[in-house]
Formats: sequence, C-alpha cells, structure tokens
Amino acid sequence: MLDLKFIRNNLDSIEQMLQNRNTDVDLSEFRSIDTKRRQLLTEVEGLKNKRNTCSDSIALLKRQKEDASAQIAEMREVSREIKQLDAQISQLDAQLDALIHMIPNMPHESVPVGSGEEDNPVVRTWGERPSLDFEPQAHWTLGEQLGILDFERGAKITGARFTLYRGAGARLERALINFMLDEHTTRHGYTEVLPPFIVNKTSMTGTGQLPKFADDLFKLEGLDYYLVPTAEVPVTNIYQNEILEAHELPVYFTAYTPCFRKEAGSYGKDTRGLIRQHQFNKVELVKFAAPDNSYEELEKLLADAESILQKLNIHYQVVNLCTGDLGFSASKTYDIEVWLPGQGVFREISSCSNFEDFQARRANIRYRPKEGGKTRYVHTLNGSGLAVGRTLLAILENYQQEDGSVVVPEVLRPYMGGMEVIR
RNA sequence: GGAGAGGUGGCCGAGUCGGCUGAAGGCGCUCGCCUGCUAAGCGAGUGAGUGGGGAAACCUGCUCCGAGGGUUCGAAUCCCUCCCUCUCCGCCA
Repeated sequence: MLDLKFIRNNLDSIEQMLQNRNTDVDLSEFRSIDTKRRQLLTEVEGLKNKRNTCSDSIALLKRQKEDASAQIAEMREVSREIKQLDAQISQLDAQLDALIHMIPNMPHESVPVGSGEEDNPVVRTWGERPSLDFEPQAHWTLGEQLGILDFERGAKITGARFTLYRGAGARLERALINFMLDEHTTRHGYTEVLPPFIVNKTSMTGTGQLPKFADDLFKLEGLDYYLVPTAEVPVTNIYQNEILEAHELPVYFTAYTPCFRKEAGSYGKDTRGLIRQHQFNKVELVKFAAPDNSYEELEKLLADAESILQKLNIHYQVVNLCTGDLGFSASKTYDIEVWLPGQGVFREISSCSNFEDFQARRANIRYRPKEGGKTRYVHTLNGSGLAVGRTLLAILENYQQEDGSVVVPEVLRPYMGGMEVIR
C-alpha cells in the first residue's frame, strides 16, 4: 500500500506507473473521495471539539450541583449530527481503502520499463550447460522411470498438479530442505523459524495477497483462514503491528514451509512434471531492514539464494524483472532461472524482492530510528532460497546419465546417507 | 468442548459511584548534574495515528485503554458480539 499523502501528491506519476505495469486501476474518483472525506473530517472534528468542551462544562455544573439540562439538550443534537457525519466518513473510508489496496507498489528506478518477461534483462549468468553426449530426458520421464515421482497416484489421491514422491525422491526433497536451511542458518546468518501453515485474512492483507489475489488462495471452508501460498506471509507478519528498535535491524529469518496455490489462470500451462504444483515445498528468506540500506540487503539476499545453486553446481541466470513482469507488492525483483537440459530452457527457481515499505505499511511494521524522532516503516524483503521441488527437478535433469540414473550432487550426499547415484 | 479469571503506553502495573486520566506509580530509554572510571544518587524529558497552521523549531484539532457494535450530553470505566491469554475439568497426537 502506498502512503495516502504520496498518492494525493503524485497522481500523475502513479497513473504512469500503472501503465508501465499494465495494470488497470481506475483512480479517477480518488481526488473527489479524498477531498470530500477531508472536508467532512474537518467538519465533524469541529463538532467533536465542541462536544468535548461542553461535556467538560456539564461535568463542572453537575459537580457544583447546578442545572445543565439546556447544555445537555443542545449536545444531544450535536451528537446526532456527529453520528451522521461519522457514518458518511466511514463509508468514504471504505471506498478509499478499497482503492488504495488495489494500487501496486512503485517500481525502483533501476527497474527497466518493459511489457513482459521477454523484456527482463539478464543481469548475470553462472556456470555452464552440462555437456551431455546423449539426448537428455525431461524430469518427469526420469522420475517415473526411477520410481521416485509418481504423478498418477498423486492425481488419484488428490487431483491434477499433486505428486507422490517415493523412496530416494522423497529423501532427496528432504535432503534439499535440510541442506538449504543449514546453509542459510550456519553460513548466511539467518534465524530459522517454523511458522503456522495456515494464516488469517489480516496476515494475507499485510503482505499483499489480499484483497487482490483471493482467487490464487486455498481458503478453509467457513473460516477466515487460508493455506499459506509462501512462507513470506507468516514470516513477514511475525512483526505485524510492532515497533522494532533501530539496533535490531536488519532481521534475517529463514523458514521451510509447504506452499499451496490454486494456480488459477494457468490451465494448460506446465501440465507435466513438477514445475507447477498446487502444493510444493520452499525454503524462504525474509528480511526486515532499515530503508537506507535495503537495496544492499537485496543484493546479499540474492547472493545467498544463488550460493545454493553454486554449491549444487547448476547453471543459472539472474534476470531483473521489468515493470510489466514485476509483482504487485514489489519495488524490485530479481528472478533466478535454472537451466533445464531436458526441456532446453531456463526456469524460475527463486524470486528475490525488495518491497520497500509497501508491506510494512499494510502490516504496520515500524522501527524507531537511531537518531530518535518519529517511527518509520521498515523495508521488507524476501526471496526463495530455493523452491525445493524445482531444485529437485533441476538436479534430475542436470545430473542425469545416459542410462537414466541420476548422480547425487556431492554436497547432498551426507544428507542422503552417502548415496552417490539414484538408479 | 465445559467452568472461571483477565486483556491499559517499549515493559510491569493503578484506575474508586461513568465526567478534572491519554492515563498515577515503577522499570526501561534520552538529556543534564554529580563521580578518577563504573555503579549508585539527583533533576528534567519520554506513546501512536491522522488533520490544520508555520520556512522551521514549534503551535493546534480529532482519534486510540484487545476488536467491532450499543447505551449516554459524556465511557478505559455500563451492555452486547467476536478474538486472544491464563487456571481447572474433559478429550487428544
């Protein structure tokens, strides 16, 4: 959510931003609702002031055992007016609130203007494509042949886009989770948290999933509870409605959670394999930072995520999302895309973003600056470190051998009971 | 799930029969004094949000005592609904 005053003073640049993001939010009514609201506010506050002072004098009269019925009668009328104005104001508040919750974040100046993913510039590339002297297979073929991924039974148990992992597959998934958490906690300074996997509406609104993206979420029947679509939601909301001290910043959290997404609007896309599931595992990185160094923190967070792929020795590239591809709440996002030889493409495996104060304002997360003075909103950041299912499939495709077996990356062997090859 | 108690400022904790309590007192924090240094002591200050005025320091209105409604001229204080915490019982991994 953007600052109301900022919106008021920068309507033109916001309109431009909406265009760059290919979003259509109608701001034409903003001005009139905002002015009307402030008008009524001034009016009702004047009346409340009158009521407050009169109440004091009524109290005084009562204490002196004098008659106050004239004032009381007058105030009865004033109170009626106040009630009426308050009702009008809260209606305008609701309208304004609905409007500003639909406005996406302002992109950072380093974000290129572009219309879609084809306009995302590549920031850097790491490693090389594996030289396979045979026709590489897609992970779904490898996984089924090895008996470690069972798509049919996943679909039987639940439905499309659910997968059953078996044997070495299940263990590899677990190995990856542990490996990633260990790296981030022991080498990169993150504190591990294990949050609830179900959150309420306030938390969803705090990080920006609601109200706009309700269709992507699994909601529990009859409750205002939702399955988490990412650990970003519960972890960022750890400090919802809190004021941190400057010396506590930055705070680094890492969390493993399953993620649940309806993937509405992706019918027919990525129907095969592990790429797009309704349930997947992810290790997330979340930071709370002071505004003056949040972009340095973003670079470090990105490097922390990249280091996992480097240790696994998998070729990847980093792209800077352009305005047309940038997420609703983000000011700036880097995607890490891994090379998938079985499909001959780069696929997103991590998304690292700085939200600046957009989420902090919604979730009311502030800090007290060192130099004192008014509290300020923190900057929130997060990134996948990494998406576990996609990492597993990247390993299958990059480490496959001609006979369909898959070599276990060295760093994972201790987590796999020493297993060197899945066959 | 049943019974009871409770939710007040960064923290702890008073708030009597509704009015002078945005909130006593303490802790913490900040500044000053004192001290060879530290501690102790002394003095002063110290909530948030949102409007208006001012170049600014600052002045000023309104709102906020778990959340939302209600009663009243007036509510932290009374009533209703919901949420959360604690204790006991029941159930349970």
